[in-house]
Amino acid sequence: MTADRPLRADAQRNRARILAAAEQVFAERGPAASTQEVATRADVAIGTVFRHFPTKRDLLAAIMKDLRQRLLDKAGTLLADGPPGAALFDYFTFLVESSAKVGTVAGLLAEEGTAIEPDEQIAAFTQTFGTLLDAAREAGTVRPDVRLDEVMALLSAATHGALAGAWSDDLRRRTLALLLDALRPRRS
Amino acid sequence: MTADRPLRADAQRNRARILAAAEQVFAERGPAASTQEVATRADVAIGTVFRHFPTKRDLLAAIMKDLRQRLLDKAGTLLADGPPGAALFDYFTFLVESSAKVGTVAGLLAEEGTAIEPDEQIAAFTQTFGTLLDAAREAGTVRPDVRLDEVMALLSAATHGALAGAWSDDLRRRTLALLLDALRPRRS
DNA sequence: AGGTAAGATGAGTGGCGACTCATTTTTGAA
DNA sequence: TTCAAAAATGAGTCGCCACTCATCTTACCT
Repeated sequence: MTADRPLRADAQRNRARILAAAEQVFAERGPAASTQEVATRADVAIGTVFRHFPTKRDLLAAIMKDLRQRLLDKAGTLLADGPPGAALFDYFTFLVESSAKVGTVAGLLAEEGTAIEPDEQIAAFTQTFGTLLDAAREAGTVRPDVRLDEVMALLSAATHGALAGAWSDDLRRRTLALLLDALRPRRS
Repeated sequence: MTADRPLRADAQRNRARILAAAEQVFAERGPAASTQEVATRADVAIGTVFRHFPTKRDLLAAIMKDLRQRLLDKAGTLLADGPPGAALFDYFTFLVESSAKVGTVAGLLAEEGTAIEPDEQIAAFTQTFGTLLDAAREAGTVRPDVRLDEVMALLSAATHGALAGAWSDDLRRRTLALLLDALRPRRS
């Protein structure tokens, strides 16, 4: 389809700067921040932003995609390292901590106000968690009756809560512990 | 201070209509909905809205206050009816279900984008939950080591999650069950 | 080096939304 | 019934923001 020739060097550079700036700005000021501010932060004229991302929505979508990809990649790392029984818990924790730092993450699973079209990446998230859940179930570290949609719902809740509530590190840790305990099998 | 004489009859009527309309509109369209739309829905000119609430922020604040009061009142009812050990769980559930229906509730504890000044009502919420938590602890229906701030954090999470995620009734019920289980003492 | 297409620039446009105010209508008290 | 104060009205102001486009600049190919 689009056999686009590669971008010119300066265009590539600018595209990257815009994405980086946008991620910062939106994380700080929320998705309502103006495109002008992104342009300024990226040290680029506003027209350039619109050349790369014809719509504000497109810009948001691009950031999200980037972010999701990074978070998705982390899953592989965690799965490779620790014992499979713990990976689910570790990844869950990792995602919640990320969302506490990077504001934008909130729109991870259900895309907040500036909704973006259903993405294959969110399917990938669900699938990843499916795998982690199965592994944990097999290792006996989760209750056998916990379902995937419940895990996703809890994740979404924890994520949004951590973001909106601005919990302290300590509170976040304790709350998360409590929450994850809900998934663990009860000691006979 | 403000020894305001009572509002004229038509003014009272309009104030009430505006509040009702605003609650609907903001629940449907989110806090970004225009004041004009509120006015139209209330069948009132836009100037009238601004006479009663000089600022959009004021209007939002008034709605929130109303809503919080209603939710706060419900606590008394629940506490009077059931056994004290269950009241905490019932109220928690009630609040989450409300937020699933009434969009605006999200800003209950931590006020979302359109932040409003620290309110005595949110202190009242915390206090209410403190009471419920103590009662439940005494009745042995919660783990003795669960702290109040953890309960509030979980509530905020569940509330925001239910709102943003648009969970089905079934999913909400199951997720809530899981979450509340986290608070219950483990069977020896 | 020179040419050209891709890209960058930023003043300008249009629309929308919060808020104002001169004017008209309504209320309630005398 | 009368009338002044209170309230309602809604066209208009102002500022902000997404998005455009005529013009200038730059990368890259020969």
